[in-house]
Amino acid sequence: MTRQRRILVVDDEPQIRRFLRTGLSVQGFEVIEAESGAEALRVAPTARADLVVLDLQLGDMDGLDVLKRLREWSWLPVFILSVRDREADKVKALELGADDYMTKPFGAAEFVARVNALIRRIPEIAAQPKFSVGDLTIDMARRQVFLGESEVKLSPKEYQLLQFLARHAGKVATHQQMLNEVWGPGHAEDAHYLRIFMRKLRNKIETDATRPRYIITELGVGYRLLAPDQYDAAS
Amino acid sequence: MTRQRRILVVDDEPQIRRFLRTGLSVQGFEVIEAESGAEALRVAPTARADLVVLDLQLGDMDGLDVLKRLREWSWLPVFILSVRDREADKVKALELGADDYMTKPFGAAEFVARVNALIRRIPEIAAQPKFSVGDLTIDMARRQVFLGESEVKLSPKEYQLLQFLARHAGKVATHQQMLNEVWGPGHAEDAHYLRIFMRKLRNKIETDATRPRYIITELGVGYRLLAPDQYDAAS
DNA sequence: CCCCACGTAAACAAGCCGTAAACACAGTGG
DNA sequence: CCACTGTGTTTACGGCTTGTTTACGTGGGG
Repeated sequence: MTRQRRILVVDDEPQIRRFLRTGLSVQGFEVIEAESGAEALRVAPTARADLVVLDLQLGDMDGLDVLKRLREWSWLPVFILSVRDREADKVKALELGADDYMTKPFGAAEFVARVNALIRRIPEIAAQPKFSVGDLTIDMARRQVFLGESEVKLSPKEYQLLQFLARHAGKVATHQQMLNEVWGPGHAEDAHYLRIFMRKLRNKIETDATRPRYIITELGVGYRLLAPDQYDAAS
Repeated sequence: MTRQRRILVVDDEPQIRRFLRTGLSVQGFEVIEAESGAEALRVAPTARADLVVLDLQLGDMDGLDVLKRLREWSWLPVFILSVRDREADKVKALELGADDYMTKPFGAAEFVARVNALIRRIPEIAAQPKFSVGDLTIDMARRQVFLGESEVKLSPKEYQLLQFLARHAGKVATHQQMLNEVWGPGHAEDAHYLRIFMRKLRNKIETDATRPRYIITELGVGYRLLAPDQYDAAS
């Protein structure tokens, strides 16, 4: 096997945490725990877990909100547990970015088998709350952007756009994709916004906005935030 | 936008295939079908599907055997359907390499949501988004083309054309096919465009555009991008 | 010898992109 | 209650890349 896999279990009931922990550690997983949504969101960015097991019923907040917040910066696999068996609940969770959904009560064997099936699909890195190219660093957990040591203040839309680019670093982000993600559906025609906000972004993060080194425009298609290897190759 | 996802549905009951097909095609998936284990194993290698939906109960053989045989050469995601709800059955299927397991009867909405959750994970696994012949490399995930180490800048139409050729490498791409794919329907008469853009492509990727080594013209039919073995044989 | 399909070259037109500036709007603090 | 500040939207324009149009050259087969 590769290195040991780490799993973050989020549940407010101690006996369920215990049940999950024993099942998972027998399989050789390292288990870390959080007993509330707030704690989960606090430890997730630094925990470097490979998978999150999330109970929908938490003491302090709705599990779906935790999932939503997590998905703002991480595509870490998420395994949902719930007592609710309605199909609509499952569909909602899956559409929000969950990878599997089990209804309590369930058997430990199936749970572990499903966790293994998910883990198997994750090559190495999926969490990565930080992204870096050259002098540019994006801390997605803290919603902060740095150029070298100094922070760059971005407006909400500017940040959303840059984050989307970072999540697809190296690949081309289509006009459609960005308009859909940042402005929502129904703005497919407003490709014009992109030009204006790309200009603003470049003015803030590029040293010479007329010769961009980070945000490359792919004419007729979209924009590309260079991945580290591409950035190095362009030097 | 990414390309359309293709799903292979394996089930011996026509009404279930129909049920799945309607649910999936509404979501924009392309569905291909197999009604037996043998047929599934026969078409799978060439079908270039992104996901397999496999019923455990087939006319000719056990679904688990199909899964086992498939896993000998492919790590394509597999979604298991079954009437059996025993935990041991689920665990066995998951351990054999299945990615999800649903018990019949089930709702179409949850099924589609789970399929989407699986598909979503694909680009990270992405079997083989790169194509290479000789010094030419096409990185389809990043939408980049290289000649040796240095990148070749292509315009949208140029890239679309080259990508189409690469997807059919070794085989002949017809005039009609290319005009349909790149220029859309209604340009069947404009075979002239092809000559102009092939020239542009050759100028960018061939060392001597008058003696092409990659893009061969098949007189009266179309063009062909050599597959690696053909390229080696021509040296 | 001529015809057909393909290759080549240049000029043209449209679409796309970058840039700037004015405007509307909300939140803040005096 | 009002100026001030930052943000997002709207409008306008010039320049460059791209795709299209047009024209001519080439080479093999009937």
